[in-house]
Amino acid sequence: MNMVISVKISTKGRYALRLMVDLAQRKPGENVALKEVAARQEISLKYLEQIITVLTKAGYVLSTRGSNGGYRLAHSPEYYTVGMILRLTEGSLAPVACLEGEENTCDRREQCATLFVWEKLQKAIDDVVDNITLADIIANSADNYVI
Amino acid sequence: MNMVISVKISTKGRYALRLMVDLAQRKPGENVALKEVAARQEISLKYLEQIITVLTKAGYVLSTRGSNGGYRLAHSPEYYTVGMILRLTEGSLAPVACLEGEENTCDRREQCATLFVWEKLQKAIDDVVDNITLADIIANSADNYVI
DNA sequence: TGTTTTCCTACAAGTTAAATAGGTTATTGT
DNA sequence: ACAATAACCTATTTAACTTGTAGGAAAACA
Repeated sequence: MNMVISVKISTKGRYALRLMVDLAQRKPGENVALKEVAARQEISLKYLEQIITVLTKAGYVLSTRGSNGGYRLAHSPEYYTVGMILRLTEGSLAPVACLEGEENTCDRREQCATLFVWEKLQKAIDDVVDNITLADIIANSADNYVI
Repeated sequence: MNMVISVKISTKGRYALRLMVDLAQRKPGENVALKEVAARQEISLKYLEQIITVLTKAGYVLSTRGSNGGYRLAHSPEYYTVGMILRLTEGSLAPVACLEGEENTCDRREQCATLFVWEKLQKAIDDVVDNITLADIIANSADNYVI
């Protein structure tokens, strides 16, 4: 049967991660036109533009306009965790709203028997995404290229 | 701004869990009218009816019609894991579609550098939800009742 | 000046979440 | 018998969100 819990990562987050990995695989400081990334990753250019806007505004990538322009990472691949990228593009990674912030704590919090389940879940999720960097992803994918 | 939660458990799954915990806190074999659960948990009765239908059809709860009727657990609280309940009510979606089953493996699978991230995430989530039972939840919430 | 590329804003089809609504059938107490 | 109760069944709704498309403006370079 092999059923799975519905923990959906949207295309926005997934594409953002693939985009960042793509940039990380280039020479440091080299400008990469989004058009190229779109072609390589088979993602719509216009959609990628929207996604990278967020990454640019957060200072994760640097941009250069005009011909020979493009994007490049602001830091080395070791710097970026999956969590940083997903939180930025997906929003909070909390499994339930009441874990998201002070403003979302519900009235039932004290009586809520299930709260500790969500807390455990959140810790497990954070533990994964905060301990994988772009460098890890690249290293791992390199292992898969069997000659 | 109210940004979207990406790794999110829907109300359906959350309510199902609260419903099951509520039933588990009753005397074994005692019929509990859904109306009571709805009042206690402050959830719409009509919405709960839809949710418990799934649990009933799966054989997780037993139902009795008519006055003095209601619902009761088919097994003891130790039997039910959070994973069982969430998978049933949330559906069978993986963090990403390509992990869902044979039929969804995408063309890019071999080149997909990010796949192992989603695999790790899935394992971490499964590890949490498959190792907490209704009995654990009840035991834990009992600890919180400070006199 | 023309080309390239980032940047900005709007819109839209499709899907899903989260209920609401209104009834039917079975069982039990009176 | 009959009213009350509670499960059961099916349809509809509303709003939000996803997943893009679309069209152009501004900047840089050759």
